[in-house]
Amino acid sequence: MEKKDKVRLDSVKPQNFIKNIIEKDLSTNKNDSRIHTRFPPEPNGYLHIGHAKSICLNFGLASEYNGLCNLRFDDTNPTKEEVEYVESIKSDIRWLGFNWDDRLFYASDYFDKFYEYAKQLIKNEKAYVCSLSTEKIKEYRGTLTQPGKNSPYRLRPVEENLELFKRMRAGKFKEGEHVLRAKIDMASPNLNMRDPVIYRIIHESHHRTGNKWCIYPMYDFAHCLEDSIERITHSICTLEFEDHRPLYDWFLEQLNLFHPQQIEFARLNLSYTVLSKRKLLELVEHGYVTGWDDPRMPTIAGFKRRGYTPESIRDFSERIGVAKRDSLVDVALLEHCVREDLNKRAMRVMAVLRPIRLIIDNYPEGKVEEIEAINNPEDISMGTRKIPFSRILYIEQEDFRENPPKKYFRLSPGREVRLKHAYYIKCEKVIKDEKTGEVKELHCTYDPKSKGGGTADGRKVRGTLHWVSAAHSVKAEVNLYDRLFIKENPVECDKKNDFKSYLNPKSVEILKSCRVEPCLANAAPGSRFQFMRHGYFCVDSSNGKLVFNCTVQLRDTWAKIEKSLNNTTKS
RNA sequence: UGGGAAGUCGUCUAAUUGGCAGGACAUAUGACUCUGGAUCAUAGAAUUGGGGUUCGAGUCCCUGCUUCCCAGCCA
Repeated sequence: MEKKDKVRLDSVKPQNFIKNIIEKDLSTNKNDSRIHTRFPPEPNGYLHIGHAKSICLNFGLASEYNGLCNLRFDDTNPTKEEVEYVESIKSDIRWLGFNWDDRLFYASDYFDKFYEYAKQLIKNEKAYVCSLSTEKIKEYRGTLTQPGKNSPYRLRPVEENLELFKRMRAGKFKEGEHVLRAKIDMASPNLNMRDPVIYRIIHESHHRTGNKWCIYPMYDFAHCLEDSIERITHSICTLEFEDHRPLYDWFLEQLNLFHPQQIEFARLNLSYTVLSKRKLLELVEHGYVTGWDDPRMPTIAGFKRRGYTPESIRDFSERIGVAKRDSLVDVALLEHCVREDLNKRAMRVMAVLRPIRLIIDNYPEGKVEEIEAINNPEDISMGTRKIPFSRILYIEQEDFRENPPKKYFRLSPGREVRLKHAYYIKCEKVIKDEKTGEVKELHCTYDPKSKGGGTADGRKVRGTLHWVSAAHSVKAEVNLYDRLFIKENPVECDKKNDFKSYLNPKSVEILKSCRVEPCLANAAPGSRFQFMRHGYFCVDSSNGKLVFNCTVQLRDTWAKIEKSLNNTTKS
């Protein structure tokens, strides 16, 4: 019976098609039951949450099946790649919590080998130097429905190809004069098989090999070789490479090399977000955001600065699963993951974002009490702290309504509420600006017998407000963020409207006159807190000023109630 | 219109490979609460259409429909 239950539990464990492949391979002892994956970014931009999915998948699979995962920079195109990106990618992967030990590789490490393999293809009459122009190559390739035609250079003798290829490498030609092509089938219905270019001339310095090379291998030729050289068993990539798999397999067969299995999965799409390096670069370059690490960016660096934890991103990657169908994941799931994580770990503090003065008329002037507050009700081991309480306080503007709507149980004239951890107060008088009518100040009385937040007579109050003592609180700046795009799928109507036309004009709100508890005065950059009744906030690293970035707001039930209230009164 | 791939609750994803369509998020309702947070409980909600095989089909077969990818000397 016990065994039966266990079997059922195992079968309930979420699976995905890649794990199924791996487990089948393990059961047949393929590759001596070795599991070896790799994460192969091109260092031409910053990593985003889509890469995080791939990183978690590849490193996760390796650790789950006692295998290894390599970090490999696919640096075959010096025109787009930079050391800055290499460094940021390494740091982002480490931040996510993964470790490649000594298995850091570069495609450029293998340039000599690639060159030898290319010569071998030439010798086997499986590759030739083509001297057609870019335009002509395109023309000869044919179209989706029409087959291509053979290049006039296709029958060049081996010796001539070898000589030309050698001179290409020696820098004897200008860019575009010649390319090396695989000799496959110009009539293939798969365009990738119509004699693809495998080497091109680029006279540009490479961030690692300098000026040693002026010919560079194309992705299709290089990638399968990189995988093979590193004895990768499962080469996991995204769906758009499905059409490239026959080519991947072709090179390895022609060269009779160790043959990893390429497996494709659907890349991540997130609602209200764009996840393409090109588009993200556009946002950065045109100043729509402040940089790659702008807290609104879906980059790892952006999430980090926004206050997301690596744990929450890994949890998210696990929960979205892996499949082959195109999907658009609800960003609410990501927000759920970070709330769930931070709920357990973040210290609770009080911060008043939009302050209004509140004076307790019957509280002695000059008196200051130290009020004890629990740091995290979800984790008692986080202890308690003392908060100063005095006659003049700040509370949140939205916590007072002169004419409260139904179901509003915060402060209003004549009503009693609780100040968190402190006393019951009752609103006695509202001071307004004579000209504008704006509420300037609230005068209240407190019940000295309610200290700690309860009374002996057992009377209940519905509202509990957060507060700070005016004289003791610390000034801070707070950045509130909303989604960067107003459209669920900003790339959907790309043809008609540029994705940038869906940018949310109110994606950031900067609040400059916030007041926070004194214990936050020296909060370390990167540290995370829950501002009670608001959300989770992270200290931004900035010069001297105390700045908090909002990671995610708390779920706001009252906002929902109020919204539905408004809707019903309108209709 | 050639080739490749994919269609399961609103969203993402499972289904021991032909045997009770499950989970999470989201939504709604209620309980509880010194955070309108958290927590707990409950509810609604799906196999792309049409045939077929079968005792039995999300799964196999036929046929339609829809979506995505491919014509870089990018990856």
